[in-house]
Amino acid sequence: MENVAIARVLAEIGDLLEIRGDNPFKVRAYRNAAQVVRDAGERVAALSPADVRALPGIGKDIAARIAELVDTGGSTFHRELAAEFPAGLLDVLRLQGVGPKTAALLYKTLGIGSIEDLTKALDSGAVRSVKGMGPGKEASLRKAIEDHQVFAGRYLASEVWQQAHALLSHLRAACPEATFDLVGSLRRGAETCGDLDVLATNAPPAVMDHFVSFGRVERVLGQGPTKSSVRLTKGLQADLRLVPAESRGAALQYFTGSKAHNIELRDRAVRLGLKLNEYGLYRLDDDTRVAGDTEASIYEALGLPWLAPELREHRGEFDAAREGRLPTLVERSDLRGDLHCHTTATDGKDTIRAMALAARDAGLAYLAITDHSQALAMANGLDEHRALAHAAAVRAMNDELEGITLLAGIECDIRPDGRMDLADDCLAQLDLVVASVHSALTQEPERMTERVLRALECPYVDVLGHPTARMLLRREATGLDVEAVIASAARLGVALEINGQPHRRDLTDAQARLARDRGVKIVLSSDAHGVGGFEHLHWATFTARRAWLSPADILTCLPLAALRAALRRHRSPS
DNA sequence: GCCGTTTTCGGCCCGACTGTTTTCAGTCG
Repeated sequence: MENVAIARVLAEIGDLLEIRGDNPFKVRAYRNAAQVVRDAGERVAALSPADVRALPGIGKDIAARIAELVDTGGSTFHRELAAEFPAGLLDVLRLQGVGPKTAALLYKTLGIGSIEDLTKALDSGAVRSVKGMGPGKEASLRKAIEDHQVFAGRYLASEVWQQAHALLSHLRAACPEATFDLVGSLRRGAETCGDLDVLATNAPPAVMDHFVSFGRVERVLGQGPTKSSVRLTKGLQADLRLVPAESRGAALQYFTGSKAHNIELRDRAVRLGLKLNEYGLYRLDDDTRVAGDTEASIYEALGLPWLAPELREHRGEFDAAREGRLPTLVERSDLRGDLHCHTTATDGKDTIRAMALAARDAGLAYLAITDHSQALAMANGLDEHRALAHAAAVRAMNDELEGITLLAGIECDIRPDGRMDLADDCLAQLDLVVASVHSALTQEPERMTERVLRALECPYVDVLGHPTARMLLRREATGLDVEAVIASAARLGVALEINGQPHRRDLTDAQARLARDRGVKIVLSSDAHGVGGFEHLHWATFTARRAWLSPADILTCLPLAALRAALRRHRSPS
């Protein structure tokens, strides 16, 4: 059983307990545990009972639930809870503005057990008859149902980034003296965002009017003097918070999250006799303000160094800070090269030369041209003959270029049986081989794992590209046993890619962190299919930082000569 | 249900906005 599947059951137990009106801290315990399991780099199902028990937030009871899940594929407790309520009630709970109290009230008074039931009850006027439900609540329920049908609820970070910058331009034009900061999951470099959070300081009260009058606002969800929410076109929710200038640091900290990080931080404040909110850090006894102008001042007052937003996921950053082993995180400017891009030879939009110049403009010193191999016929993939001719063209281009060096590589398909798509003697003549899976993605997990492990045995494979082949919000990862692949890559000296295409981000942060911990080198790649594609390296960098990676963990931070020597094909066999 | 440099019992983060309320509960982030 995969971590996401375990996490889903634990989270659902939390939801069901909440509807039942159980102890809210118990609810939180299950949700915490779900998050911890989801974020675990290793397969929790493969851990020993003691190791499961050692995960933070997982005690005796939840460890037993997990053990039952792993052993039997189900949970008695979960089944018993689920039997108390109609399955569709959880959908009702997830509607905007509906919490456990409302869901339970609707169920108990009107027998509403699904969104369909709720729609009928709204139409018949039954909802209005319930005490505590007025016309306003009725209207908000209708809107929530409408939204639920239209919007899946998560957005690719790159899309949110675009919306964010359009919004910031609008706000900055309206309030030039004010400061606006992007906060929330976008600042933490997450893969997807549920909403867009913006912080304003030094802004006049009218900033809220400017915010709700932004051209892309579809509906105003709420407007107050310090907090407003709107729904933008395409459904994305945006929130603006206004705080006094002296609270900017506190508010940055507070609204950047993550929630789990903040809870721990505030708990830490309380233990020190302090109170932390979005306005500052205060002494509990006399309300004296201790810090808040800057984020660093708050962390410092709590005995911590400033923590990069990407680390604020409550995945060990507090322990690491205490023990003085926080990583020096990689930055985009540390990247010296890119080992994965495409040209017009296959499905890229631009020529070898154009890609080279764009890479140089992006601050890179080397670029591997890695067009597709023949199996990807749709993309006009290269056979051995064309691959070698293309390599010759790439190498010839080096004579014309200054300031950047091209490597002649290939993104070679891993066939369904694990054989490479091109012959060994062809692969041997190239500077670099990225091996990737593009087809037969629905293979059984065992078969997929055998397939990739076999490919890694090919001595000319230097990098495994987008290892899990997932597409964010579109396609689940393959059933690949990532831990097995990491073990094999470590043994053979194959590097694993963090693909920076915004819908890939593959490996994930947790997987990349585990790979590094197991001695595998990481490559950050753009997988650019055009001159604009080198922007993807920003997303790869976000994932690497969320994986706690330093430049020393990343091959593409090496200068060219060292990079060449570090490739698997040039390493002495161990 | 979890957890402990003050704790193995008694805590568990904090504030803004909405709707239906005459002083607050529910929801959200």
